[in-house]
Amino acid sequence: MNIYDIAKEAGVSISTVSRVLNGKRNVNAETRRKVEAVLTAHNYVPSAIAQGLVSRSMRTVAVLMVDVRIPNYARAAHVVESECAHRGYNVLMCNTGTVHSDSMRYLEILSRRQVDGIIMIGSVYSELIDSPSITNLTQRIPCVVANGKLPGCYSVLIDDFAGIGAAVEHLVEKGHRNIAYFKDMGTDSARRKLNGYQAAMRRHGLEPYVLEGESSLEGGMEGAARFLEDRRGCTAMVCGEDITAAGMVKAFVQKGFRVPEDMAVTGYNASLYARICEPTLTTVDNRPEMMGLMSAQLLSSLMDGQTERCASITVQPALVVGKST
Amino acid sequence: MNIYDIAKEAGVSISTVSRVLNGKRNVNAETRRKVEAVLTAHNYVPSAIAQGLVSRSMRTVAVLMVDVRIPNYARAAHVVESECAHRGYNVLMCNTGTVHSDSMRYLEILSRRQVDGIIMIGSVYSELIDSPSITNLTQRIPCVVANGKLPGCYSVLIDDFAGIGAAVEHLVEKGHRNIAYFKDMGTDSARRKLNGYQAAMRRHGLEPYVLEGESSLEGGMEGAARFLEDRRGCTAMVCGEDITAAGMVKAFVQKGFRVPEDMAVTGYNASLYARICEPTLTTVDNRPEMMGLMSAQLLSSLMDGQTERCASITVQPALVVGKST
DNA sequence: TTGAAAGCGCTAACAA
DNA sequence: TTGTTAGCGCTTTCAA
Repeated sequence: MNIYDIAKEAGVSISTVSRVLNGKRNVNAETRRKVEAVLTAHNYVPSAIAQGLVSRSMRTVAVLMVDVRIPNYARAAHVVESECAHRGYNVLMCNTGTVHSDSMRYLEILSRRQVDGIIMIGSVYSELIDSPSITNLTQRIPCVVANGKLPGCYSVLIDDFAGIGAAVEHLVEKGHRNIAYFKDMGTDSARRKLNGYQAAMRRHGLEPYVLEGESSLEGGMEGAARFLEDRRGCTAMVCGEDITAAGMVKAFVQKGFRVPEDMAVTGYNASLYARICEPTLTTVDNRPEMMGLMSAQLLSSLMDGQTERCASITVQPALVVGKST
Repeated sequence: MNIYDIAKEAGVSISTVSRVLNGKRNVNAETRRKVEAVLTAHNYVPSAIAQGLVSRSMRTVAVLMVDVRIPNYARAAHVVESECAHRGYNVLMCNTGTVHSDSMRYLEILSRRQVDGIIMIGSVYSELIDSPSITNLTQRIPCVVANGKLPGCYSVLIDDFAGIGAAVEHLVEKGHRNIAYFKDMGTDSARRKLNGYQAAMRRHGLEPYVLEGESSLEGGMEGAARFLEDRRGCTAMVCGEDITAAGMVKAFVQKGFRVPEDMAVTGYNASLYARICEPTLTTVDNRPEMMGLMSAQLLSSLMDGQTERCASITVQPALVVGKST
């Protein structure tokens, strides 16, 4: 059932039907009623694709992230979706994984689809190759990178450097001097956190001690085991993720250490993991909701044609004190 | 830059350009090269919207769920997205919340958008009003409900009844006789779990004892406090969610109970929460990935026009034994 | 207030 | 092998 059929049945032209559909005022009340009757009788729904061809927009935004199962991404994506929905946009969920070529493939598809905007959540996207096809994309479609940077894109950044710094400061205030850091694998954001730890330690004239491991519960537990073989007098452990911190706590407790009395631990993300952990983790709220909100708002104004000259916004994380320090 | 411009610049007709774009074989090799040169020179990307108008499909699938931040939904949605992506479909993420009218609004929007299929994940959608507009929708668009039923839709069900039953059986085998159940709020699925508990208790001639509370860590902790005021000799607590079970364990441990020696606890979902919990939870894997996979496969075959006469598939959950029992 | 007609950017049948 | 033409279902001038 399309607009022609409606028009025929109502005995009017398609323009009139279109006017009724779009609530234009220049329609005779009687005509309008007649058309509306036919419309509801057939449960008519206009084709958004056809409308999209005319308006050159399907009112669609894409959210790229490594994996929606990671709570931090889910939290940010959730806000983005709700913000976009309020503005009449639907959101395509793209779980790109960490392989660059897969992200590129997604971007290519989104480019054909003529999405109205793209939000990439996560620092992995900072590492995308600066190819001509990507430049072509970012020139045609407004892009916002959350927690990362990409040439031609606007950014909403989290000050992870300061976030980890706050955790270290908190431990120093509590009297700790030998503070270790557990770095998780690979990303740009993990590197910024490491830098934040090192800078904070340096500020206090303390010796950094860095362990590295997988970003998972097991990674944290395994890291704790390695750490305990040579803890270099450390009384505190700063982790780059709540999940690794939870693993640390679990391993420490299982080996008979008391947390925080024998070993203090901090996490990162202020996730549910931190609250489930016993004792609850002191952690850093990196505010994924705020990040998602600002990304969506920025994208929205870009889609409205505002070429803001503010290339990036920075969100400040906040320390959340739990019982693990 | 559209197909006309390309045609003009290459000195051919738009049909020829279209043929080249779609890799048709009836194009002169020389002509093809000429067109391709123009194509790449302009970094041309065909409009998926225009193609969609012709094919009446934007190759889009929608996933409805209450909230992507709930791990179980995220796990299912992730599989759905990856399955759909493999088949050339993109996935719209719709966080509907628990309010029916909001879900209805989403369905209406998706209907206009002419999505190719809809997957609703969660038993809340069983409670949607059976209005004419919904019937109209499900008649035009293939719909699959995961863990729920809706007239006119195919279903992939989880046997939560058996899942909770398995947890009870496990406790009975361990020698427990007085086993309480913590029911979380509202949904159809929560009711099925409760039924599973009651049936399993009846099977063994045991007296059910049901507490109810909010589906959150705090809900579990608060439930534990209420429970301990009058535990009726119970030595075990079956919970409908890992997160409430984690709250229970936390509260028990904080009050000096040993888990599982003084009080055994089981969860549901086999989530990361269960593994973070100390001791790790005995839980039930309700296999959201399998559910997502089967939903996507079912939807896929429906979209291919196969009107399967198998109206519903049931997935069996599996007990995962941890240290909390 | 209404209708006719020209697009939007593509595909596909039919002719040449 | 190539081009012409008629849609796909809508919006939007421009006339009437």
